[in-house]
Amino acid sequence: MSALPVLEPATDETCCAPAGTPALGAEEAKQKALVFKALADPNRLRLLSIVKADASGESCVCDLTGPLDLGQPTVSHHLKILVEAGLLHREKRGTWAYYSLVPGALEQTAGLLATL
Amino acid sequence: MSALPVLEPATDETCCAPAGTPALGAEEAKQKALVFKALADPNRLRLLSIVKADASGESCVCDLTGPLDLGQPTVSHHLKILVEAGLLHREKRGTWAYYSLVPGALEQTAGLLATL
DNA sequence: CGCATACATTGATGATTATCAATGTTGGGG
DNA sequence: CCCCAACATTGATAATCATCAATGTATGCG
Repeated sequence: MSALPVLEPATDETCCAPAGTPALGAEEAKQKALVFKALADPNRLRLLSIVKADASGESCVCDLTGPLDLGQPTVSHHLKILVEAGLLHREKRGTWAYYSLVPGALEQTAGLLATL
Repeated sequence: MSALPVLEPATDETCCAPAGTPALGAEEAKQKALVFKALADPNRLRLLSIVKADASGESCVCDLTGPLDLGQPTVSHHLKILVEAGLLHREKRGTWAYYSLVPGALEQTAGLLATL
């Protein structure tokens, strides 16, 4: 597994789409599908939701294993997928790992649908 | 497989979200994940793209098996998934089956991300 | 140093899923 | 009525994925 930024950091594809987009190439489709794959699981959607709903804007793993009826390793696995998709950001402080939404990532993902 | 409308027809959940959405329930998450599951495949993204790009607004299966390097049964299978997700509409005229984007479906799906 | 806590990684297993070959179905033409 | 064309469905298979138990790693505390 390469730690590649599936969702482009700042070089937004969004603003420069060649207007008359003919269709979707095989490679682009593969990249875009990776983001939707990350969203294609109920538990991952709930993880995103919980992180987003948190007042502090970030949550540690221990806050996430409770609401979801899942073991800690499974939650870590889902979080990793969301990070690799560019949707979540991980920051380790002390013993805890804090996860937060990548700013604009959800909006950018919504934009992917418009540029199909 | 039940022929259920995953993407709600008109009774939009969107307009009535209780403002301070606490988190995402297990059942809601499951429903929303179904739509993203349909988008989580490169070939299905390309199918949507081709249908969208077509000037007439609709495409028959024979127009879709070429660009994608897939057999006809596989394409039919993917199209069925997209229809069941509420993203595509199927209309049979004569021997041909025409697929078109469900109006507003992509925008509504984008809205799902905002209401996480 | 030694131990406990918080989290990640590994390995294994059962469940989905994507794909194809073969077959079924329906509609139009001769 | 028979055949062909367009598409759908079925059944089988290989690959992917979600989950858990067990283990590894690093950090803070005494």
